[in-house]
Order: sequence, then structure tokens, then C-alpha cells
Amino acid sequence: MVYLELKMKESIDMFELLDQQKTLRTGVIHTLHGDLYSPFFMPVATKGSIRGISPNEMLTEVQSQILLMNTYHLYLRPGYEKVRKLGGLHTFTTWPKPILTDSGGYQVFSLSKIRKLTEEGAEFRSHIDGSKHMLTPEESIRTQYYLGSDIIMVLDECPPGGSSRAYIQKSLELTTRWARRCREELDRLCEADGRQAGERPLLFGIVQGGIYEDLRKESLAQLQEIGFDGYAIGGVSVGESRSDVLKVIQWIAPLLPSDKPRYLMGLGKPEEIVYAAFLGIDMFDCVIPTREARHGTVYTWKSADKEGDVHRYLDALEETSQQAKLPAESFFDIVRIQNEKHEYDMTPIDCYADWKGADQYGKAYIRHLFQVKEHVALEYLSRHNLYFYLEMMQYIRSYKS
RNA sequence: GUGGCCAUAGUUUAAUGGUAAAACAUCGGGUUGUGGUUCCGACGUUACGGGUUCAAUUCCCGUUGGCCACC
Repeated sequence: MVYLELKMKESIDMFELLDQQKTLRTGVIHTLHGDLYSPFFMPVATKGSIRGISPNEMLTEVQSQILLMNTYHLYLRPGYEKVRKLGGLHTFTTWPKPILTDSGGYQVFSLSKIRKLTEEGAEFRSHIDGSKHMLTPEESIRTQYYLGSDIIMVLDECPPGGSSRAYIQKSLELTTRWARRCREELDRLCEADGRQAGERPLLFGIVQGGIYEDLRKESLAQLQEIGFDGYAIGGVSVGESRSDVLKVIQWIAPLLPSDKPRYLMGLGKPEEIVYAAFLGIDMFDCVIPTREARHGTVYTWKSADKEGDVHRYLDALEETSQQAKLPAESFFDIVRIQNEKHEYDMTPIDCYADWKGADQYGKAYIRHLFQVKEHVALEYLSRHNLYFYLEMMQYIRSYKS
């Protein structure tokens, strides 16, 4: 009884709700490597680094609170045993703040050539050397645990957008069985290492169910029965229409436990993040700011009153989010650096950006560097988009209705 | 001066007596739990003038331009 009370208290303390404005909430998550103020965005450091930006710069300049790293990639290279010997990801990469790792499942499905899905796990061949591997729920958890992750994700199956209702139902049940095995494996590892509550990494479950409201609810109920430190919405924006994506978020976000962090996996565009944050999502990750930057697309502010623009967008969401729609007026613009109209334009990419170096180069020069494939241009644009995203999150957190 | 070879997209090259193809470049768009150089689309009066033919980028003659060899 005392133990149960202690356990309940612990799980409540791990996440604290600080404030709520309409359906938008701000909070703090306590992890083994410090506190995270939500809503926040997690830049994707696939193999232990954001492409072209050092961990030190992410810490001191970009000032990200957390990085996401990919278990699939780190499992294959350098492998978790090597990372463990080197002191874990934080020591290895010199990144001192929290790290969230994914389960590796998503990449097994999207990258590896041959795969076979069984009750036991996902069999796949490495995209690097073709070697055969078996990713089970237990192996995924062991890998994330020994990498030294602060927030561990369960292994799940993420069916593509067009999957049938019958398949999605079967799939989410498998995901639940895997989630239970993940829970048990992490508990076992922590107990073996004598870790008390509060000394353990957090484990998040993943709600599946595609575009079906009842299946989403069923998936969530099954996961809650097992019990997790946080709940993620998975299987979103994997091929469905934009309106379906918005609908799924609108349905499921309010149903996620309010005393636990809520994580929307893999999204999204700036307006989608503001939309989901308004509906009560706390955590985000997406490759868009860095991948689009490498392909020449950057997000820029519309006016000098950046914070006001984001807040007005949030105001407008009170109406539109009820119909699962986005407000008509945006708070940002898109610049494609390769466009010819920038050929003689010596003004900065974003005259309202105020990160160090944002006004250093004119568009004409960046465009030139981009066209001749100078890596420095890709890094500059990645840096710009990451600053944009993190600044946007800051304005979401400062919202008062 | 004589002989030979060549001329196709911005560039480098295909092809065929019957609506000209690719790569790269250029231009425009895409990218949502990252295979670092990605994906999709657009862009041509086949050097010029004549001839043969139902039909010529293709065959013939000439013009212009380029390359090679010889004197």
C-alpha cells in the first residue's frame, strides 16, 4: 500500500502541469538529465548528431532542451555495447541534456530491405551490410537502456496510411502485446541494476489505430491498462490526407491522460505543431526543419512581432480546431533558396530572425553556395530552421489567452 | 591549296526514311517516429539553303563553322 502510494506520487511528480490556457498546456517533465519545459520540439540527431551542427552548438547556440536519436541507426553502428563501454550516449556525444530514443521499429519498416513480422518481433536485414537481425521488444528496450536514453519508446508497428481497418486492428493489438513486453523488460533491467523509482528512464507507450476513432480509443485503453510514463500518438502522417491527420489529433489529444506527457510522433509542419500544441500535445519531433533545409526550403517570420503572430494564430485555433481545421492566416512564410528571384537579392533570408549570424549572408550568396553544393549552405539553412522551430515553441509556451 | 571527318537541348552524347532519347545544368514543385549527395515535373523549328521522297534529323548537292591529315 505504501509502495503503491509512493509509485503513484512518483508518476505524478515526473510530469507537472504548470499552466493551462484554453486547451493548451505548459508543463515540466523531470528526467535523469534535467527538466524539460513543454511544449517542446526535439531535433532529430539520427546517428548521434544533427547533420552539420555540433552537439555543443545545439547546446549553447540553438539551445535545444533535448535531442532525439535513432535506435535503428545506433544499434547497427556503433552498436549499443560499444556505446555502453564508452559511457553511454551522453558521455559519448558530449550532449549533457535529455535524450529521447525511438524504438527502431519505424526504420526497420522504412529502411531495411527484407523484413518479416512475427509475434516475436521484426526480422530485418541491415541497409548497410545486409546482415540479418531480429528486433524484438526486449532487444529494442535493452538497446535503448544501454545507450543511456532518458525517454524510451516502446517497439510498435506503424502501418502505412492506406492500410485496411482490419489490418490496423490486428496491428494495434500486436503493438499492445509488444508494449507489455517492453514494460516488463525495462522493469526487469531497472530492478537488476537496483534502480529506484526516480532513477529510471521513462517509458512511453504508442497509441495506434490509424484514422479510426474507436480503434484509437481502444489502443489507448489497452496501453493505459499496462501503464506508461507518457503516451505518444503514432501512425500519423504516414500517407493519410492532411484533414485526416488533423482529425486524428483532435480526437485523441484530449483523451490522453492529463497527468502524463503527450507526444505526437513525427510531426510536423510549423502550423501542425501549433495546432497540436493548442489541443494539448506536449512533445514533438520532425525531420522537416533539417531535411527541408538540406533541400533548400526554409521557414521565415512574417513580421517583427513574431510572438504576437504565433499568439494570434493560437487565438484563431480556438474556433478552427473544433472543426479540425487550420486558421486561414499563417504566421510564417516559406523561402525556397534555389528560386531565381533571389539571384540578385543581398538581403538576409529572414530579416526578423535574430540568431547570431542570421544576417551575415545575403540570399544571393546562400543561393550560390546551395547551387554549387557547398555543405556550409545546407548547415546554415538547417540552423535557420531549427532556430525558427525552437523560437516558435517558445512563443507557444508564452501564450496567455 | 588538296583530301577526309563532324555539326541533334545550355553542355556531353544517343537514335531512326514515318510524332528526337538520356545524363548533367537551368527553372518550378514535393518532402512529416531522417538510407547526408532526395523525389516529381518543365525546357528542342536535329547549323543554314536547296534537292530526292507520300514522308528527311536520317539520303544527295551547296553554304557556313569546327577538327584532322597532306602539300
